[in-house]
Amino acid sequence: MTTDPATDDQPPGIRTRPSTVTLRDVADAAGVSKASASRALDPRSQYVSPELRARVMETARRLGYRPNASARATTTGATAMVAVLVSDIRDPYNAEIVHGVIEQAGASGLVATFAGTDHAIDDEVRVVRMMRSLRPHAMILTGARSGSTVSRTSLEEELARYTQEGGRVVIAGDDELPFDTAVVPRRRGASALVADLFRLGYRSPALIRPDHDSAAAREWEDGIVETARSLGMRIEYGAVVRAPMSRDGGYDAVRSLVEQRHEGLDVVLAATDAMAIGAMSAMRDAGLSPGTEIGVAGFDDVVGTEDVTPTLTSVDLALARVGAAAVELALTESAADRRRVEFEPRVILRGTTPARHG
Amino acid sequence: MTTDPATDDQPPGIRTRPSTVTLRDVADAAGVSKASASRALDPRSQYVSPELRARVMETARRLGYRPNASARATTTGATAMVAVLVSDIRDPYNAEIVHGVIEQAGASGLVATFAGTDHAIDDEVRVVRMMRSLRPHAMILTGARSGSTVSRTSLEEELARYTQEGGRVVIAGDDELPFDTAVVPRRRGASALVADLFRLGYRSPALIRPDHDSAAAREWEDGIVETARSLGMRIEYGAVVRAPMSRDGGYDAVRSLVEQRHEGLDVVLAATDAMAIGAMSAMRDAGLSPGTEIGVAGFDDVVGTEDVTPTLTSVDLALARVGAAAVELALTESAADRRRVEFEPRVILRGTTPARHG
DNA sequence: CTGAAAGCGCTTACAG
DNA sequence: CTGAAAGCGCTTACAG
Repeated sequence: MTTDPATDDQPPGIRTRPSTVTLRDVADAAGVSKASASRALDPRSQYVSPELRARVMETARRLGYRPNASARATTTGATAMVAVLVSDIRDPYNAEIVHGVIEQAGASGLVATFAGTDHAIDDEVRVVRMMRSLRPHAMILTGARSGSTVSRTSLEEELARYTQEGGRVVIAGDDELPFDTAVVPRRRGASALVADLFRLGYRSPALIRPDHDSAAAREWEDGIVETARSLGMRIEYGAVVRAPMSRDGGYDAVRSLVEQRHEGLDVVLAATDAMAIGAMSAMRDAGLSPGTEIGVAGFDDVVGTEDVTPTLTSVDLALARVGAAAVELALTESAADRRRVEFEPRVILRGTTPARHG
Repeated sequence: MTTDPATDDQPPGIRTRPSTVTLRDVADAAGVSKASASRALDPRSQYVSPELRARVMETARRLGYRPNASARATTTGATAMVAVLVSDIRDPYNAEIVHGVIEQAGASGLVATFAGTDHAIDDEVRVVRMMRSLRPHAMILTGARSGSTVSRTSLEEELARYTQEGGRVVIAGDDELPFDTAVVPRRRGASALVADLFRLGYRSPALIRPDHDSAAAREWEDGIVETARSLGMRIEYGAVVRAPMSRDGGYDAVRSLVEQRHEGLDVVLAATDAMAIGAMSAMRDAGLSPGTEIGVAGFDDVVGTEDVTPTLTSVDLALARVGAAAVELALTESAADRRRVEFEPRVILRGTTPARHG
């Protein structure tokens, strides 16, 4: 049992990944120093002879060299990465924002990293902690969050730690946390919707709002109610129903509205498209024909608004642009003041809200 | 203009991020060596006195220390990261798979990184190149891809480079590329659907399939056709319509079927739920009542199958589990042979396919 | 059980 | 314009 002396020569050291080509390899193959190779491969580097640069680039290409992002990050201290916290990617609302983030990140040469967060703040704290290890250039927080005040405090602490390290925090969504934010124009969208409906002749809305108390729900409701009031529209007592934020929630909400037998109610506004679609089903089941007998409008315009009959009026919140804007906020220098970007929402009037007589 | 001698002492070196706490800081604050601090923080490390470990952990907590993942990756050569390539996250089909990936990655202590790929192989090649820099533990490819043979070859080359570096490639979706794959059970699902419909009394199906030639579309069609034939069902000439993979595609397909006036057609099968929902609309517009007069079934069960009237029969492909399984394949040792995981799809019979007389 | 030292793959002043 | 050297923040044999 003797050891083969030939293998004894190999330095022990850490085992690296099998046959990864490194800068060293490229430099050797091109017959230059590592320093020169590094400069030749950096497009921003000035002092490289064209000849040397060409040779190194060609060698790198031939060997299939890809710089090690981790090594680069540990020397420069910077990562070309944004970390995105999403509650549930299956929610088309989130998916739309995330799509904007991915596109814009790609266009800006950044990698987007994701982690799920279960909607709960405690979970977000955990994820922020984990993500901090990656030293991302920025963290983008998406979606609604719910949790106790103490949870909220520890989230803010954890984010503060991150910003002290030089990280940037950007919110894509509701205007809840004290950071630069790309705002989803909910309030403005709700307001514009009501104004348009008024113009079409609607006068007495009922509201179906989510039964949890999120900033998003509040903004939607506020936008509706304020504009309705200012236009002299009547919101009857009991015409604001709380329900789970789902198709079935919308369905049940309309059933309870029907039982109450409101006088003169002419349009039902739901906080999401899914709820509105459920509401339409309930109307049909109650013998009411959505659109002709009573107006219906959803919100967000991400679910199948075109797939129901009649097609559903909704509000396009430009969510992909919100996601893209969040990335841009992360990339541009942060001002002393908190920044806020908001796009114009677009009301899309469809079959469920025909013009009203009179 | 004299330089302040006091500042002259500072080592020039690279500027690191403002006030990040490093292992060095923790070690100093705890009065131990970096080596000991490192070991104390590594739960798998054996030879640490409980006393020292406790002290270091407490210090780390107090300072808000988070290990630098890049530095760790450059020393160990391994990253706790999976890179996911998705074509379009807004597609609920993809979102469902990605959801499974994120969940399972989180549970396994991995970070999931995403990049979008525009469906085109050329773009995938670009993204794989970019992602290689991150040295992720694995790359997970999702969704359909289209492109020339030469594009496909360069994709395979780029992936080969990656595997030579020790990376793992896993496919979540269609059985197209020669790597470990978590299969979306399309063919099996299509087959089970037809069998169930046969049992309900349906005998003469029409097919609406996507007008592009993807592996997914092919598998669906093959599953349908084979099973139908083997059961003695009749698929009429011209009863297979190609259409864009969208609601409107489904709508138009049914119009053309109606024009052809097929005899005895008793059920329309669409390759996606969205197409099926469009098909239902077209039936109504043609004076046919979906469900009662003619059966309809979608596929995937991710869009609003419950939101139409009658509710839409579809097939649940367990997509989140497919995503999770892809992560698991990435984590377990790869066998010599290519591995393949496939779950049982679930046919969900709803209102659009009532039992047929006789 | 603990510490000093070497090394991971890069980048960037600093001298030529 | 180019190369030798130092340094980024870690981890892990190697000696005590």
